[in-house]
Amino acid sequence: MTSIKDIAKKAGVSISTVSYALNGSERIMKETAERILAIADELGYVPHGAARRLKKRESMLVGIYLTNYGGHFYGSLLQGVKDELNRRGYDLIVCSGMRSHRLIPERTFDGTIVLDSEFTDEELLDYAERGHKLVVLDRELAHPHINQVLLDNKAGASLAMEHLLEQGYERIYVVGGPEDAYDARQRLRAVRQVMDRSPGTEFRMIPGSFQKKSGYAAGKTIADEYDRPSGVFCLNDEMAIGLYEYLEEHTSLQVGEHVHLIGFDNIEPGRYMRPKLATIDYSLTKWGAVAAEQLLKLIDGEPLEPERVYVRLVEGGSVRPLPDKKQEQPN
Amino acid sequence: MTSIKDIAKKAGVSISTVSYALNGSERIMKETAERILAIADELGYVPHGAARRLKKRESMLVGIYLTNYGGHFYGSLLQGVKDELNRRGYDLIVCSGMRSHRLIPERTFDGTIVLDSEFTDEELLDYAERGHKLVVLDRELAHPHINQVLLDNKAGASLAMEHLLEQGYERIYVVGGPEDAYDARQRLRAVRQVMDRSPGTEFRMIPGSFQKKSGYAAGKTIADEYDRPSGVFCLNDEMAIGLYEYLEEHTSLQVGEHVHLIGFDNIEPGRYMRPKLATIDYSLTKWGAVAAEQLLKLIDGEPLEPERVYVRLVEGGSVRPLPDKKQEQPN
DNA sequence: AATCGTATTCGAAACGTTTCGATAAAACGC
DNA sequence: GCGTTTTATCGAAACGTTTCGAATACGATT
Repeated sequence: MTSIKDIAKKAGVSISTVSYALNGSERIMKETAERILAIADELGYVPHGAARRLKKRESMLVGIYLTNYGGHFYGSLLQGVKDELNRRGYDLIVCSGMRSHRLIPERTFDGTIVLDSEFTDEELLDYAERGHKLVVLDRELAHPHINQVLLDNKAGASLAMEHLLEQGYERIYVVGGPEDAYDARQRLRAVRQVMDRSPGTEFRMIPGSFQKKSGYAAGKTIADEYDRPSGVFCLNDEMAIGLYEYLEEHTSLQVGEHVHLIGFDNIEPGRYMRPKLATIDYSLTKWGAVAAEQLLKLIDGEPLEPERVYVRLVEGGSVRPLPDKKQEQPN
Repeated sequence: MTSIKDIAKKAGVSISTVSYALNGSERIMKETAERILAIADELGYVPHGAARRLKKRESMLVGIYLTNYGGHFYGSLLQGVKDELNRRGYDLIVCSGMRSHRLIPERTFDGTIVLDSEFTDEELLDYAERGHKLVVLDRELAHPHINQVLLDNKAGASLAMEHLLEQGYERIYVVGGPEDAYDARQRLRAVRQVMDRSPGTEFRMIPGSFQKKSGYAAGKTIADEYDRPSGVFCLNDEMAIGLYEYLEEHTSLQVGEHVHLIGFDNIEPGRYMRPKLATIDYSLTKWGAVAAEQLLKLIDGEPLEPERVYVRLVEGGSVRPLPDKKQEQPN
């Protein structure tokens, strides 16, 4: 491979001169610089990343960790992060899995975004303690090197519950999420608050894991004890889709008719469901962009202002008013 | 940050001894090694990635480039690649966008998998010429440092077309893909072959871009000239879903009744469409695993056997026989 | 006691950059 | 034509590792 030395030899100058020329320093004469650039080009020179990173102690690389690559979740989030980073000269690197955690303490990135429950809080605090800059999207963590950009889970869950309540069902099911997941806990807390102030309605909790199959299982539970139209709030869309699938495959219950279903996340497949899945939407792209922005501030040592990402209700045919209630309360 | 030097000082040995100890060399005494390891641990030592890569001239990192992070396409592919790589001690790094192409000639990875039309053939050949090892998933490229793992696009497209033909429609639309995309060209070639040997049927080509919106536009074309039940083969599912959406939103034409739709890729949202989207399936996970395996062989300098990934038809309610034809040809 | 072999440790060079401080050469003021 | 400043280039050290060849120590062999 051609290195800076080869260029120096061919141009008859020292390697430091080449380095300055390559980096566009003012110190060296314009003509010399041009000659060097030309030779570098001719030789197809590209600097050795590791060497440069070792010396400069920065990589212009940002890592992002996700629990898994699957799901419909991540595409636009990543896009948001990447666009913002590129604008500032950084590149994004996507990682998944415990194995690759090592890249962080090995100082591969200048900073890291985490949306990955495989990290423990301790682990992240340890990296921060070593000086690594982090933005976390799935937990709250107090450390000068960590910032968080959190979704307004509580507002979203309240929105969803209230939407169901407005339709007038007598029973509402809530399909939960993993107990250790921050967003699940937040959503659930809001759910409980809404429950507490709505005494007339019967609420039932069904455990869930945020995965499609747990929604599927919840579908069975609900179908088995079905006796009248009910509302169902799945703490994410993935489970709502699983639930829909169960009803479709094994029962004659209609979503939007017998079972009124709302999810959370507004993932794409929900939009193709028929009837369309009601859900809570937030801009993943924006979430990503804000996360990137915060991380760059952290890297530059700028003061950080914690950020929050807002949510909104998206109605869909999967939740419809009870016909009789509609008559009773025409507004 | 704590380096090997700090350990050496604390342990009262030379840095080379520390290095050997850390790497588990036989050369050094067991007790010394243990003492060094303990100190390293106590100091929270993690080797500096860039330094190590510079010296060792290998990174144990594999890059994969995708055109974009979105779509439903990539999740299981990435999973397949990652699992296979991890098994062999490598880590996977996902990249997207021109900007990050630089990571390849900068020698960040030991090898790279490409499924990204933003690379030109020349660019890839240039990297190969520099000694970089590549596996390409979206083109054919002859070079000793490049291997390809190709999908059997032709077989898939034939399967799709024949499935439509068997149902007995008099007209079949084909929604195309980008002209410069290898897979689109392959699929189209097979389509043409099937057309040529099926003279009784009327075929119409509609241009497409592999993106949802072009399917949507094709939906309009088809609806505008609708006069009898027709088959439609969209060269990928994404477009098929767009087409479905158009019909749903703007017409009373029913998929599986008036318009008989088949796609290609078996992406997840197609499975939630109602009626379910008929499509061509292949194991993305396996495709990824094979690609990873081939790349590792390339890195190890093992002889490579070109690989191919097979496809199968997945039937769905979006394609149904014509009722009268069914009577005519009961088998 | 001199030699050898083996086991353990060490010193130094190297990987490919960047960058500080020095040097040499040219331009300036007087 | 002498000091002084400016401009362009260079040498060398450093970043944190790995690894080759050498050095040391020590017991065993003669």
